[in-house]
Amino acid sequence: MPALPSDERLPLYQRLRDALARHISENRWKAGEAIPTEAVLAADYDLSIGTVRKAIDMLVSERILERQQGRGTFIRRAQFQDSLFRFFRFQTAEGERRIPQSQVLAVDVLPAPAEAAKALQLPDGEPVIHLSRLRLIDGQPVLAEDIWLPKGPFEAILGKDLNQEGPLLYPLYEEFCGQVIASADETLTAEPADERSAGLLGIAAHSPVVLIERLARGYAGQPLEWRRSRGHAQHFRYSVEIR
Amino acid sequence: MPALPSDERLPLYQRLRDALARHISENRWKAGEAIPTEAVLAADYDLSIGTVRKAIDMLVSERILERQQGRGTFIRRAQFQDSLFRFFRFQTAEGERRIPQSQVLAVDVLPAPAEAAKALQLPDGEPVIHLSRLRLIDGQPVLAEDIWLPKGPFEAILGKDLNQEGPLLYPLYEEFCGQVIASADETLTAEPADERSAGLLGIAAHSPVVLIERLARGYAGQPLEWRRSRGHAQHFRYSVEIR
DNA sequence: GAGTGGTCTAGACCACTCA
DNA sequence: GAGTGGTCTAGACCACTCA
Repeated sequence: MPALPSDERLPLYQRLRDALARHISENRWKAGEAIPTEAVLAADYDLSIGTVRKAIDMLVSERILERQQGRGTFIRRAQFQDSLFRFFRFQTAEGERRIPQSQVLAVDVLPAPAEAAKALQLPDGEPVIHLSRLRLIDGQPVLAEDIWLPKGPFEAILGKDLNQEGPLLYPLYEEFCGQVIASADETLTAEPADERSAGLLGIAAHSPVVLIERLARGYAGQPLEWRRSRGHAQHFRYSVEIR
Repeated sequence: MPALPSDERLPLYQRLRDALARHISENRWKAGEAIPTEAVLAADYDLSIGTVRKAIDMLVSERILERQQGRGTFIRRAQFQDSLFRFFRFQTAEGERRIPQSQVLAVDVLPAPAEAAKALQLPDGEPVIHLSRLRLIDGQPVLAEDIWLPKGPFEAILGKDLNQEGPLLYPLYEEFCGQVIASADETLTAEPADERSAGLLGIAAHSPVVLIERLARGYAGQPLEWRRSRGHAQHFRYSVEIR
């Protein structure tokens, strides 16, 4: 019978949740697999079923686990279909939400610029990975992106040819680096296009662009990616639901 | 002992949640007041405490109720402090989130224009209340707003002098009309300013503005307000958290 | 029919609030 | 100290899945 680690003053369901979350993040069970049944967990940890259910409820509401009545409780696969649009709010002028193609222009390692260091909560000048990337719809550029990642956790993507992969980075972060994006803060502003962005987007310099700054975080709230996307204001459309 | 109405095939906690939600929406208990204790509800409805807690859990996660250990469970006050920024994502250029002043320019009743009718799910030409409103910071116009409301539920605001009230409409909807805004969908686009907006905002015609279209809904998801806000792109800043 | 999660009970005891 | 919500137990029975 494994003992629950972690602070004894916390409720048992919280401690069980933490223990299960750690097992999952250490890949004790793989995505798509079932975890042990509620009855087995209750017996193993010497808890009542109700307490086990409460711990699992938490992980389900965090979208880490998924229940299927009669079958079991499963590690949630970072589902392409599901997560696809969760972080994608930029639409075509017609309101369509097609995933734009991705073209990675450059990958380099450099000392973190001040703004990136601040966003990622790194010491100034700490090495970061910088991606320059273009998003296209029907071959037309719609977004020019600069992406900064802390080098340590994301080192594994340096060896990959990102243009051989799908158009979304977050599944790659998970597959290659074991880093899961759980939430993000975005701020939108408008500015005149600088020459580099104008060139990439194929628009006149100084014409208005929308700038989307995104800080993406992991399950523990730690900053994992800082991103700046610029798109032509004319073709800009962004949707959000406020609850 | 009141019987639970609603479909017998639903779980008891779901039916109790629905019954409590109905009481709240019918103002059986007022905002800020405590509902009966869990033990009393369990006795009244002849349920176990666990089932009552599960129903209350649902309403808490819907932000309709609020628990305070040792004190009771309270109807969530549409808290000025809390809700103030919940629907307010437009910031000053400096990222400040001051509530802009409100200046209502016109209130009229007219047949719903096609777009407003569609958004509010009303038959074409149904009478609606239209507000034209300017938002200012330090006396400078920052947003020009057009607001459409279904006439029936909002008739009570027609008699009020809205410029004698606070700068936020949602508390007034609640106070005067008993209509509570629970969620909203927003879509942002950019466009050149038409002459009316340019005049209101004090900017050159055809200079770029950001257009925010908002559909606000009640607890049951029914559309309650459709709003179009235009602001100068240069001073535009919008923040959102994605979960 | 064996095994899974889903609902529900009838409590006990604890932490916190407030007069 | 009385009253509140918070945690936890040890089940029973149900609905669903799957061989």
